[in-house]
Amino acid sequence: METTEHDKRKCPTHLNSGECTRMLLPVRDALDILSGKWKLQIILSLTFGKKRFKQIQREIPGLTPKMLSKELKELEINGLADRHVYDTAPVSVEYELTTYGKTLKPLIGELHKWGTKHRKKIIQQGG
Amino acid sequence: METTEHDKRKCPTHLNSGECTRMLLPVRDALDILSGKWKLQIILSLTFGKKRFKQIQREIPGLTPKMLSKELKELEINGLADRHVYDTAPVSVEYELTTYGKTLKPLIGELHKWGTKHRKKIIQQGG
DNA sequence: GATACCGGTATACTTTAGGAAACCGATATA
DNA sequence: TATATCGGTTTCCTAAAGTATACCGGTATC
Repeated sequence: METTEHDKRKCPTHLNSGECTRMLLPVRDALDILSGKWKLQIILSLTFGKKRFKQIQREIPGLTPKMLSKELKELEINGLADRHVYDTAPVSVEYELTTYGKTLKPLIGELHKWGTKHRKKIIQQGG
Repeated sequence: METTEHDKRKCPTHLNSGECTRMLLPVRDALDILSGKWKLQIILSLTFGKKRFKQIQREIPGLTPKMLSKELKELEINGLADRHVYDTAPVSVEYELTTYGKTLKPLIGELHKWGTKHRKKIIQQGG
């Protein structure tokens, strides 16, 4: 591992940029799964317990069945939520966070905490 | 505040859905500002200290100047970052988190924490 | 018999996000 | 003189996100 003039030019003032790069990778992995308009809202909804399809849709204003269906599939694929089908007539379906999905609770908690403060700020500012 | 038959049908099993709705609003406000592929990565980068335009771009692989420029403007508008122009020749510009922007550190911390565990999981699974 | 609910799907569309590449004037460096 | 750096902007483009609306079979309710 040698340090060349070239490298120095690239990081003149902040030699901790290696640390930044190292932190970036996990953050990117998280964002790959969680980013988008709906996913965290859906996870938040499931945080309160298992929910049925239409129930989630009712709780989250603006969420269309198409988007909800798509997002739930992705949550399943990523191991964050489970889908349970009950043999009623007509069938009832419940969605539920997996144990792994529940590990997102602290993150959701922080998001809510910050959002609450932010909401106060923008409301008092009038926009 | 009266409870009608209609309302009961809409919330048959989970009467805490009001609580869910209440939590949803701040979360949405937070997501409005923070969602997208780059914003949290840029904020993370600025967490380590003030940075110059190209420096941020170098630290975040794949980030084009167009996107960086756009995202930085939005961070400024939302009061999360400041832009300082120094009268050198050619001008140098530094970006820095505001005090308010720094309140995002716990959230970024959780994102990093969860991302780290998640990264381990997907790597050991092979994708 | 009409309507509403369930868990979605299908189609068609608009909007936004994001990417690739070239370019700018000014300056420093080789 | 050629090249690279700085902090971006401009143009053109694609892919994804998101919206609107209608629809499905089955059942319960009015």
